[in-house]
Amino acid sequence: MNNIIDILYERGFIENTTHDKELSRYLEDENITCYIGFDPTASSLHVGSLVPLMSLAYMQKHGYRPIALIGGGTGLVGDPSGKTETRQLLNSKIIEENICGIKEQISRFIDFSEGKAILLNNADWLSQLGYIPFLRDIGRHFSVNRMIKAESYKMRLEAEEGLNFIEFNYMLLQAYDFLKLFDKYGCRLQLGGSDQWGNIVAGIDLVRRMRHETAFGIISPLITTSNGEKMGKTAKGAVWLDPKRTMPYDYYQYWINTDDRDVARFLALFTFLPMVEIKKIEKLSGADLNSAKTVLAFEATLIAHGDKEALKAYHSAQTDFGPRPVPKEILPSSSIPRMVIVDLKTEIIADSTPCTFIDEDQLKVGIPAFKLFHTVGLADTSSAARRLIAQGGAYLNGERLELFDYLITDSDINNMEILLKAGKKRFHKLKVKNNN
RNA sequence: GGUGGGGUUCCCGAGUGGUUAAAGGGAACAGACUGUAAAUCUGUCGGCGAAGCCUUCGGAGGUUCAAAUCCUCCCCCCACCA
Repeated sequence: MNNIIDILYERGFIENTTHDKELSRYLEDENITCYIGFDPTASSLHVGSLVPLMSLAYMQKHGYRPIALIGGGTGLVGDPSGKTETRQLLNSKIIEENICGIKEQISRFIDFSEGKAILLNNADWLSQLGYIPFLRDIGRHFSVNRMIKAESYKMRLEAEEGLNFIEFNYMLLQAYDFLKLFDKYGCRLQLGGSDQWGNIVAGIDLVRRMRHETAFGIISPLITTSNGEKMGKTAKGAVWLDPKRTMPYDYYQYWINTDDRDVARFLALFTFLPMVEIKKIEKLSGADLNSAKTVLAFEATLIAHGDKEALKAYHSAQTDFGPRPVPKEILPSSSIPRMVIVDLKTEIIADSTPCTFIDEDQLKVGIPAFKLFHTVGLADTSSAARRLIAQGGAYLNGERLELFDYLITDSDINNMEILLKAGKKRFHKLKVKNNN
């Protein structure tokens, strides 16, 4: 089997490492523990955290023991690395809530059963620290001269907003984490995004100074789309891993809208499909890439939300946008269905198109179209709904609406449903509830 | 602590008494073209069931027929000095 380093390089996970040769040698050993930290700055991780999460998953797949470290302590401080603005200071209650959500999501990517991985919270040791002892034991190993030269702080030192003292301390805390994990778990390897370079190196230095031992770091590149945007940014904000925040249907749609130029790269990063197969689709271009996108969307949804949700999202996409069969020879390792499902029953069960239930009585009275588009969430305000309809972007059961106040009634019911569409790709189903 | 410069609609940024729901750009949305891609072109882009009305320019007061624009106090940010 290849060295894990080679695998991570090939898939695009590595931007830089410390001590290349020694690291490579070190990783030939079996019993290696590595860690990544996740700060609970929101109640859910989002697509931006996927790269570290996937790299940790790959480490585990190759027999290493990963530690997922939740930053319950560091989250109270706020990492300024690579940020142009000060983070809002979160209180511990919010942090606690956030931790709950994040733990669950991490376990979708990492298998914590039977001690195969470790989940820790740095609040367990950071919140007990005494200021003076910390300064004396840890703080004295840090040179402010050096710290202010760190790229991660530089941005902030040069930016309008400046850097306040609490944030400046962040690096010491993360370095201390590394030391702690080295002492307790023999963990010598930390992974992270490229913005973490400074923090990781600080930890490595601390281990060397205090324990006279070598520790290593690997950083992943910041993944941007070919459009030059950060990943996971949409009109509605971040694409979350929490299905309550971003429905699996939307998650799937996010991936299927991947830019042509990004498909192969994203398959390598965000799925577990073998590279040999991914290399083959690199040759595809134009519309032929679409089936590869379908697989990408399916696999990404599968990892984050499970096979049931992935299938549902896949089927919904077929019913909403039309069938898009994936040929056998495209990424054969994927478990995506290769046949178009025609079974109506399956379709109904499998549908996860956004939907709302509505009373039949309400429809008997009728609802003006713009109002309905607004309440259903296809337009933010009713003015926006009017605009949408006026511009010809609203569809009722596939037909373009001409009048903003067209009265939608029970005569528009089709198969106990009414299908609304805003623009080319935002669907919403009204399912009719019969009160009798 | 001192001095100077700032806080404008999602973001950047113009605007220093009325013609300003507020230039310009970006983002976003819709249409055309397409492959649920990209690029391009066109249109929209505070809210409200039309005219019209209501809310908005860091916050609170005030002057005025009229304020984002003038005055007072407060909050926050930045730069330089200490």
